[in-house]
Amino acid sequence: MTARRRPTDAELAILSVLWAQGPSTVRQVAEEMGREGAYTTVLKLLQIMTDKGLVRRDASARTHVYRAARSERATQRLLVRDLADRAFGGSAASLVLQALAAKKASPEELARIREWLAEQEG
Amino acid sequence: MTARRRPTDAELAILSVLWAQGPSTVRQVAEEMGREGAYTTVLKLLQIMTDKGLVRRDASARTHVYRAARSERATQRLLVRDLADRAFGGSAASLVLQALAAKKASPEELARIREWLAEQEG
DNA sequence: ACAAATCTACGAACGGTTTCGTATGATCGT
DNA sequence: ACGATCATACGAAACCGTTCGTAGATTTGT
Repeated sequence: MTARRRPTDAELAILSVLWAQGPSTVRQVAEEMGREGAYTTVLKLLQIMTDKGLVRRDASARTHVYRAARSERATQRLLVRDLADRAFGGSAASLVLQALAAKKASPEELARIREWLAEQEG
Repeated sequence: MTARRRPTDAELAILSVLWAQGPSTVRQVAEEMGREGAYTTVLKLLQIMTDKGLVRRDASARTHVYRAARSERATQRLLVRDLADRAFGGSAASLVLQALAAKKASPEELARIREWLAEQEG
């Protein structure tokens, strides 16, 4: 196994809510997404995600509580690596340069990048 | 219009070949991808991509020649922005930091990043 | 106790992506 | 001229992601 695939768009949207809010019910997720009308859609998605192992479900109470199975950081890494593979010839550094070109960074971010540079030289 | 969607996985794989090799025939693309057996699949994809405007086709000769409609850089930017929106709360800088953590860079890439840093400080 | 509200489960439909088989026409080698 | 080869076109199947309707069970409020 461990043939880990990236989450789909809808799945990622749900994961974002779970990361931001912590363990949540279907209703809480749907509300936060502004999809109250699509309650069963969110439910179905969460059921599928449970099957896929993307979320874990606490079914001890009648109203189930879901939480993300993997951390936001780990998932972000997966996605970055995936994008690097698909569109940057496998080079995350090349992806970084492209992202840098597109954006001005805050002083704090600059500092972080400087730190990282120093580490790389060591 | 201009509701630009990101290329699908198969489309991106084909675009990668076109960017690397320049204008190519179906056969050249299929060979480079190691999909010689799936010739008509590649053909069909290229036809669809032509309809979508992802590639341009020179049909003046019997054997058509395809080229990417958008540059690799422009597409990479689109994809980075898309990923930033979907998984990094819209922050490209945050994506950068995550990418840095995931990967070691070549000396050349390090130099580029240093350059960029210098620019940001100026 | 009963009706309304709330929850999970699940099937089915829809749209988009990807693959492949086949039809048809042009070109090449002999 | 003719068969083999190579090209495009296109339909249809297989698959996946997403949405929604409905059923059935549980809880809540009166």
